[in-house]
Amino acid sequence: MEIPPVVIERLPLYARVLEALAQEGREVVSSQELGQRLGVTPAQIRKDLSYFGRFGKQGRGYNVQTLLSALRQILGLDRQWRMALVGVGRLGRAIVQYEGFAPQGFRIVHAFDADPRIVGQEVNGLTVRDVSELEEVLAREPVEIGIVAVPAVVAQEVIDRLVRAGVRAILNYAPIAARVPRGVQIRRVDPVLALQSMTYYLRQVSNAQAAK
Amino acid sequence: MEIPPVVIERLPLYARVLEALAQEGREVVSSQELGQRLGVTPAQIRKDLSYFGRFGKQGRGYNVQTLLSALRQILGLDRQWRMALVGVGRLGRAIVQYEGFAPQGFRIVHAFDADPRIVGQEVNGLTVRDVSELEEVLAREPVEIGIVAVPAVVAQEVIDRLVRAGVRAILNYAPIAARVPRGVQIRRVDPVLALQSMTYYLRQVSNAQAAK
DNA sequence: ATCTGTGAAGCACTTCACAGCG
DNA sequence: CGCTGTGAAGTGCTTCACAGAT
Repeated sequence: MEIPPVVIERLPLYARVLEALAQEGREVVSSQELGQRLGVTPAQIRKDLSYFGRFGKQGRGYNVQTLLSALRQILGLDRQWRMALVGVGRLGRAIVQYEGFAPQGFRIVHAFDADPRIVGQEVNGLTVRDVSELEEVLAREPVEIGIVAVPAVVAQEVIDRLVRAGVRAILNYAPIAARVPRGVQIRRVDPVLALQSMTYYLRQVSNAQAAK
Repeated sequence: MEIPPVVIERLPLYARVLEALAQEGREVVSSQELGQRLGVTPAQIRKDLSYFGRFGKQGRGYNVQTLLSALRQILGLDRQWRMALVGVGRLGRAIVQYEGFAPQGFRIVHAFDADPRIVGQEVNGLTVRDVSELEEVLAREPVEIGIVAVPAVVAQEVIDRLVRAGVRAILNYAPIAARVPRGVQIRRVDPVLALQSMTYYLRQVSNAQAAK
């Protein structure tokens, strides 16, 4: 069965709330309550989960631990993922030092940069290598995921090289609409785009007020 | 006319590519070429733009400058937006120092933190204030947008305070599904969620190979 | 000859509403 | 009686396909 991409995007949210509930010691939760916590309709949660099986008990709801384990397994969060970072400038450095990846099983194991002043530096216990060694290093010690934090002009080229080196998923911090072959996953992290779509609605408000 | 939210989310992308084309000195561009650069169908671009007017010339395409100006005006990018950052830890510091906001007209004018060791520090020419002064400062010097980079446990509370202080748009870096009242815009910047939805597809590949 | 703008068709996602189980 | 799981209905978004402008 082909599962709608939007469903896959919501599962990590569900998992996150279930983790919080588990920590609170809750054993059971209804789609109603999950929905309330997430701002999603209960029907949507039930439908989403139904793509993967029957996890609930009628009249009761879902066992928090059971559902959490199921989601973690479905999403592949029950294992470690290795990542290679390309671009260790200001942004890249912040990414290496970000404490949010490791507890979720995502580990940066290589860091590359093109700037000779940065190559050789140690960042958070990781030695920055020259980006020219990318293919060689990834052949020896492969990773599943690439993180791109290089300037826009070279981002597409870096992404192409990562893909050719066998990386099947890319987290792209560069402000470009990168193209990847079918079968390769890519996600954009782009706060400026987020801001620019919000201002549309802010503008509307100003206009409505001006029209009064 | 009510414009589909997905359309609004794509407009900043169009604007970005048009900026690049303008810099290359291109005068005219077709929906076909725009689509190619963005990985979007030409029909979608034409349909999206048609919500706002008729910007193209049949047989020719779109004038790059004219369309760019129109989009900037529609999105409200033809003005400055003031932002307040809450949370000046490692992540917050990286946000203040990020050079990508200013050239797009987004300026951080206040920074708040709760940690007395951080309050009073100067970061990128900005003095960090105590978060208890948030309401007071925003009443005196309002901002349109709030940026939240605080720990998950306090994020919802901070967002509520920002909204009560008149902020109509929030960029949320905290890993929670925050709730805001109708009419307030919110966008999540959450690399971990992005990673966790990609691993679903990576897992599929491993499984397919294992099944051989 | 080329490329836009747009109704209409098609597809994807969400919500409804209720049978059925605990 | 409460809450799940799910076909069916409803909604929203995308793509088609072509008339019409240059």
